[in-house]
Amino acid sequence: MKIGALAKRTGLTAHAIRYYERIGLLPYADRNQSRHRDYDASILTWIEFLGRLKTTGMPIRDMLRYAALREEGAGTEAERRALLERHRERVRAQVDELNACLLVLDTKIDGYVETEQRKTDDDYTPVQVRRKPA
Amino acid sequence: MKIGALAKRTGLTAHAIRYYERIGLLPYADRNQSRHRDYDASILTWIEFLGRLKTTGMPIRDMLRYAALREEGAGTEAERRALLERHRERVRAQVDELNACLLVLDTKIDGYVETEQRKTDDDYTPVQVRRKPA
DNA sequence: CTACGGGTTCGAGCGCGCTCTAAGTCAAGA
DNA sequence: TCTTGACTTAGAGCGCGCTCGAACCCGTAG
Repeated sequence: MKIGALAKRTGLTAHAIRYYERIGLLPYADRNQSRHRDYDASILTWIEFLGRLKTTGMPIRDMLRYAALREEGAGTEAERRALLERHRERVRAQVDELNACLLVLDTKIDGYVETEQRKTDDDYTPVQVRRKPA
Repeated sequence: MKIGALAKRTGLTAHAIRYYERIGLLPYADRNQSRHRDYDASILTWIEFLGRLKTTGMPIRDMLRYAALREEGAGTEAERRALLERHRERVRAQVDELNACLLVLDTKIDGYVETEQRKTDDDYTPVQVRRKPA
């Protein structure tokens, strides 16, 4: 699989894929006779996982640490696990924070809904004075 | 309240507060005789709300749009509401995506836990062969 | 009087994560 | 044979959201 095909399958640009290889996030890819990168399908799993880390806000420097441990292979599992567990905690906190923000947004939006209802009342039922004034 | 005090209360730097005013995210603040900004406590509510928008990933240019509508005052409520509703949808989607990522993280971490357990078994019970081999 | 700890403006600089350009190589199809 | 289009490398550039430095202005305490 060449870089263009991989780009299509992952949603990354070919430029981004080369950049990731350059900084060490992706392993150095095999080249064919024309010096073009030739990827094995197994890279897809790794790129997908990197995407998860990115989605959850992990900075590239931390992904690099994880990638380096992965390259090192056996013996680094405990550290990889610890890294992911710390990250998981941050993501959980992030989700909690977002949910709190959603409540605030709901309240704010409800406020505007009420404003519009008052306006609608003014426009369409201006003669109708307060209910039960007596 | 001067800028330093406001900075302390909001967690922003004084530099950031000035920057926000410059770009129009904060209204132009009153100055005292020494040309120093003098804030009313009411600004805190607005800054806090901006913080929510930021936390939820709204880009500054969208906050600027919202801030501009707010400055315009009455008559812009429907658009402000629509803006926040669109944003709320994006945030909900974001939360869903993060939760999906959390599941993947859990799986990955479980994998490492099992790896470590196998290793522990090797280290401490190497003589003990499979249970019930007979 | 002077030193200090605020504040002011203006504009440059920075860290992140790509993104794009330039100049060249290569393989396949018309 | 020539063109097309996808690839190569090296390195410059960019958009975002601040962050910081320079040079200067105040007011108050010692």
